[in-house]
Amino acid sequence: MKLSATHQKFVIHFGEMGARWGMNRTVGQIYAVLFLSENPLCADDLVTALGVSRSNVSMGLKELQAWQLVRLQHQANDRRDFFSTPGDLWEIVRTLVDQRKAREIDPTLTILRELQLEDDFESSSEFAQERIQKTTEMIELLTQWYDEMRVVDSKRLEKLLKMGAAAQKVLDFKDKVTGKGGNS
Amino acid sequence: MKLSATHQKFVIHFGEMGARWGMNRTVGQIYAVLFLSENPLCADDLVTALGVSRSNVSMGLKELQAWQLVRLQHQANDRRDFFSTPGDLWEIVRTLVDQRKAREIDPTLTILRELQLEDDFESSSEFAQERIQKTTEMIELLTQWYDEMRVVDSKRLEKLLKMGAAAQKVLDFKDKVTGKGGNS
DNA sequence: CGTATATTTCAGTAATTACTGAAATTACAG
DNA sequence: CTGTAATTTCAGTAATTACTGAAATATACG
Repeated sequence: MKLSATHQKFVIHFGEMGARWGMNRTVGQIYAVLFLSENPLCADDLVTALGVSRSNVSMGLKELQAWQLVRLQHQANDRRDFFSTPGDLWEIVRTLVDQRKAREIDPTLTILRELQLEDDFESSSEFAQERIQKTTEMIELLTQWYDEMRVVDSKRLEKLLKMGAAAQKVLDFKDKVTGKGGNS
Repeated sequence: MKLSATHQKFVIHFGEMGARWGMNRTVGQIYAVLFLSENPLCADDLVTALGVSRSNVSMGLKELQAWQLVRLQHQANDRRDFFSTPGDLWEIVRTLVDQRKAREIDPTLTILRELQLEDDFESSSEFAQERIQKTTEMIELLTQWYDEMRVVDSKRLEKLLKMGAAAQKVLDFKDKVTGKGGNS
């Protein structure tokens, strides 16, 4: 489990990125090593690949499992735990977005809704009330959109993304026909 | 600048969220106070609202300016700096995504492209090479899509989001007509 | 200029987060 | 059961990040 120069750079970069994504450097690096490995790896493989303590790897793997970003599996006649990442990149993105949504967006939506139900909400300024309400609506719209998109299968999702601009042209056309102005 | 109970909760929540988004608690809280305020506020308003040091507010505001999330402006006969947040929520989301893209996605794309150009790239496993290449392609597709979407004005963007599922139906229809299978 | 007010910088410290090694626990083969 | 290998837990420590107060710098006005 010695890493090539390419591997090294990839791993270091994802370590830095992992730190920005609510994990930490080691977690990001563990993920990067698993991501580039064709075969599932065990904890000691990661210890030698990254040069961190066994316990650190253990905690990192636990966190990656909590994020559902790695899969635990076993091999015949071996009682060690082996880990791998999904092969479908879109599945990975979906998991990442799901998790961040669950950790950041959903709690925010909960708080915003609670605020609006509380007695003293009315005693806030009109301005603040409206901002809170509009923010709630926007987040609801975005999450609804995402909930629709997340069930689209990978091939089709790629098509939809490529359609991006084309979809807007449908609206342009509809506006023209119905006589509604193009710009708000 | 004393905050109501609703304000308090909102501010505390965005402090916690700010910490997850590469800022820190104080930065998130400063932003939350500005976001709910109808009028621009000066640094000392934020000091009293949040009970943190003047220098902390100064640093927080500087970071928010680096993120382009707040706007500095002046008032007549007052040489203090006043700050406010944009009124259009979609503009705020756009700024947030732009910034995170610039800080996370773009550098990642740069690294991935560099890796593929380097001499020893070929000496990585076929598997790793392909993963790196596919990852690059996916990120490119996503950023292209976003680049198209980010210039759509707010009203229209809402329409497009609501279209989400409808857009897929266009593909369903096309597949049916052209005889291509629905699932990949 | 000089003075008053506003803002920034920065060294020191506080608080938080990450990591390690040793001990405890779990899982299983004999 | 007993012994061995694998994993987890956790208290202590290292490293990082956030915050403060004091000093320095900048800005505007007479």
